[in-house]
Amino acid sequence: MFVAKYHLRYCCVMTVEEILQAHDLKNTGCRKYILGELLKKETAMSENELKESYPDLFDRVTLYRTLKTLEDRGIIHRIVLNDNTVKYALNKRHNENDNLHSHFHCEKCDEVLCLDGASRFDAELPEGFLVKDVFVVVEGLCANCGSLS
Amino acid sequence: MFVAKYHLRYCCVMTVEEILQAHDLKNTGCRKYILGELLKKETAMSENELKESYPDLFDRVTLYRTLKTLEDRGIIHRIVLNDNTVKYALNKRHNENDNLHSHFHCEKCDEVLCLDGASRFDAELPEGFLVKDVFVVVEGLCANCGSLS
DNA sequence: TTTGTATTGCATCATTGTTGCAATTAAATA
DNA sequence: TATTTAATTGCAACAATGATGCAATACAAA
Repeated sequence: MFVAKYHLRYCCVMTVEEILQAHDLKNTGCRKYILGELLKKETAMSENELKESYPDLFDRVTLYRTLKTLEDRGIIHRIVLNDNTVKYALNKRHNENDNLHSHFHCEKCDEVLCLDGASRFDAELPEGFLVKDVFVVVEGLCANCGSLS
Repeated sequence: MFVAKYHLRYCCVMTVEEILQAHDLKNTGCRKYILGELLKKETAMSENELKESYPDLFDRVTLYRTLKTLEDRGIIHRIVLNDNTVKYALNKRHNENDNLHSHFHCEKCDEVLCLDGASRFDAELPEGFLVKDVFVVVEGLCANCGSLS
């Protein structure tokens, strides 16, 4: 089943505290909260989605800076969608050497799934062009939303 | 050569005025300016790049609304890069039925090229998922910037 | 318990997306 | 060519987001 295929290793083997410790990060409230939410939801979340449950738990800037720290340390990654919004998701451990970052975005429920490892991209680039990273956003309907329409 | 491969059909056969007329749009200053710049540069441009030559020629809102109109009419398209910035490029005429929108972004000179028609994406999506569009941004160095380093 | 450093909240500013409204302009008609 | 009407534009204004400085606070090591 799909969830099993893409679920996060963190989810199975590490607690929030262990993740932070493994990356030499202090055990602070905002970090614990963000990682806890991401582990719980198992899909990518926007800053607003992170605020939903407890709107005033943390300052906007703290959330912003904490997300940046977690990204810099390689714990989460930013996903920029085609409508210009941004979501964050926990990094998976496989595919560390893969430069293809591929996500599915449901245009109806707005959910985002990581497709890394299940996708492939090829391009005929002009002579001398050097590829560093490839970012893909697949837009469409997820199984749930597609069957409802 | 690369440019020949991807150059725009508009560029060869139509003037700015003809493009507007073909889409039932009035011949206004801002529209003529934007299309003129895009035809001249032959690559994608951001709102700021469009303002560079004549910073106060048009109001920010006019530029914004005009870009939207041109996009709605299918004359140009938005390209959302991974750093959250947006560029606009003239639509090509081939690939009308293709849902793969693929661009190269040079991280050094910031130039963006359309790769449509020269790229391919495949993903193993879970059962029941419906793909509508695929947006790809390839990040790297263009031939010019790569050879300079 | 104390202490030094990292984190947080608050103030603040820049940029970008967006809308309403009144003035202006394009282009169709008389 | 002058008139008319609808579309376009500029301005004011607001929201959302990205970003930084600084002082207060919290973490975790000693």
